[in-house]
Amino acid sequence: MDFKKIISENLNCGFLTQEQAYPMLGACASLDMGDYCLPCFRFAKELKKSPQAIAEEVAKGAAGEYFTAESVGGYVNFRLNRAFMAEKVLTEVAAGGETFAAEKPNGKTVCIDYSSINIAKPFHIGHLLTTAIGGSLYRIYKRLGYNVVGINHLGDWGTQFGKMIVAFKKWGDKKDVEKRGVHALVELYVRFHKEAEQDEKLDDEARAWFKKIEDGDKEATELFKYFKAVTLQEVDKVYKRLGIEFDSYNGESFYNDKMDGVIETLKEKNLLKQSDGASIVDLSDYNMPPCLILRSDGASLYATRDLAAAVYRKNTYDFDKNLYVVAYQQNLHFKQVFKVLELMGYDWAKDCVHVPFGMVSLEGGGSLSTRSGNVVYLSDVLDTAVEKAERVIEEKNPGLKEKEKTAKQVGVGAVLFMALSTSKIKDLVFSYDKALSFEGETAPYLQYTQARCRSVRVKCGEPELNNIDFSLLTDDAAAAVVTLLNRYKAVICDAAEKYEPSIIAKYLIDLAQSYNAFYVDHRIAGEIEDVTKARLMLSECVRKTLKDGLNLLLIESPDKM
RNA sequence: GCGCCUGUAGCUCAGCAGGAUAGAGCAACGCCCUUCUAAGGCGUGGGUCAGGGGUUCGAAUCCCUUUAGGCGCGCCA
Repeated sequence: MDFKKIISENLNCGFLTQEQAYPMLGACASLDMGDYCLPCFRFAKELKKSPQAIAEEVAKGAAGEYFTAESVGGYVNFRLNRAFMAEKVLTEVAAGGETFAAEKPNGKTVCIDYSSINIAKPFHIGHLLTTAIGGSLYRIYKRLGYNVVGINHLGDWGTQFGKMIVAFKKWGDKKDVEKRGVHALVELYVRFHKEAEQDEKLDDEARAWFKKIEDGDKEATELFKYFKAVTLQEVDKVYKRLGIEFDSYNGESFYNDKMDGVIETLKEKNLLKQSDGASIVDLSDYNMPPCLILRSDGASLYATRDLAAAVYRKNTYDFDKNLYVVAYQQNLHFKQVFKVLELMGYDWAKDCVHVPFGMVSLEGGGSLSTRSGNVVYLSDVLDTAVEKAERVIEEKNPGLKEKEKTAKQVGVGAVLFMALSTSKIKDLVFSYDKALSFEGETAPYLQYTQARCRSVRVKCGEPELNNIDFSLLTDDAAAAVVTLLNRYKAVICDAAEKYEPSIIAKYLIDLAQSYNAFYVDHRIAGEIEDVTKARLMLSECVRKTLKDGLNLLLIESPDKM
């Protein structure tokens, strides 16, 4: 409900139109000053009056059925009728949720490139951020009515697959790979590098096998596909646990035959230049280093592939927005690629957005590296979190039904929330302590609050929530909750605009805190019927919002825990 | 060297399209369960918003500068 609109329409102020006043209205610093405020300082010069005098004038003129105005030290503070506010907001929330998308049926398409794991390597915590942020944005945009295309741009090309084939043929055991999946593959890969240090011929063999993959040799292609299938099978398990989905797994290998078109266009537009034997696009006019398109041996590069992929996505999905959820190390790369697309004459280059996020490192320091063994596997983290959840349930609620399911929801939720609750640009030092924390600003806290709301309602016999007396929800604690509930929609839009799921996470914490404060000193069950119903109404709206918001963060909400 | 990002309480972070006394969580200490889930709530302590200039009625927020850290800068992705 847009209360600012109601206020700005009823200002009756000579020097301020509705349109001017509307954006100037802000939330009061604290609810005991009022709900919205209008600072009058900037009019002082023009009107040659003190801000205080102006504020008084505005306050006097403002007249609305549902609010009062008061001038305080240069501000006009507007106080809405709380029963009115509660009625509008709660009715909207109770009815809403699902009508969300219907209100904004934009039919626009957004492509999101995220997770983008490497074949033959296990899913480790280095992949957690892109996967969680991308997966969350996927849900957020869906919620806002977009068509969303989730793309897992697989790292399934490169000389390492030649190495894999050599290693597999020399030392591999199919049964072992069947059994241990990617981990067996990684061991082979690590062994290859160790042995290659002694024996240079191995690298030659690897190159030869990669050439065979490129040439479509049957044995090579089959092995390559096998490695891919083994990896995907295992990674899919992690995606399922996290509630992540994709609409396309077109990775690097998919674009092998789609780069010639890009090179043609670059030539046509006269953008390609030779430099030290390589083909580049000179970007010095834009204060950037050149973008490498072809190596001196004629092979394509990372940028070439990304150009081809962008063109393919535009042609295939006709996106309105094309997102790349990739760590900030690649800031320059994407800047270059988008600039080249623009130079190629694609006006949709402006719709391509790099969504960067911070680096993940381990407490002991050192960069994450599969080859050196300095890794923490995500499946281990999830397992540990679920185990801890099981222990906590056993301790706090041993009679709980569906213990196993609940433990999964709580444990996985905690890990996801850890990844999604701080601004994505900040670096993250992974620690089990943080990932396994269930108290304070965590997913279990939000889930607990949601379950609490649910539980109270069940306790009260789940009465129909109609004919609510909203004047029973006008104390400070209730009003604080109502005010927050009213912000939910704006929060989601803000999160989408800034590609920042943490905005939702932060909001849900505020909402839960505010509700819990209300809950502890407002009894719900066993009061007179009208009071119970009114408080249940508030409770139910909080529950619904928490559940919805958690869902946007990929987190499930158990009814009991 | 050049470019981008970050610096707010002991720790992890909100707040940054300027607005009223800078907020949470964790950690510490002290309270609150014979009454709706204590994975909770209440309270106490803790800050020169990295330093310095500037713009403004007003700056954690905008501009300049210094500083500390991270990342990137041609044939890897």
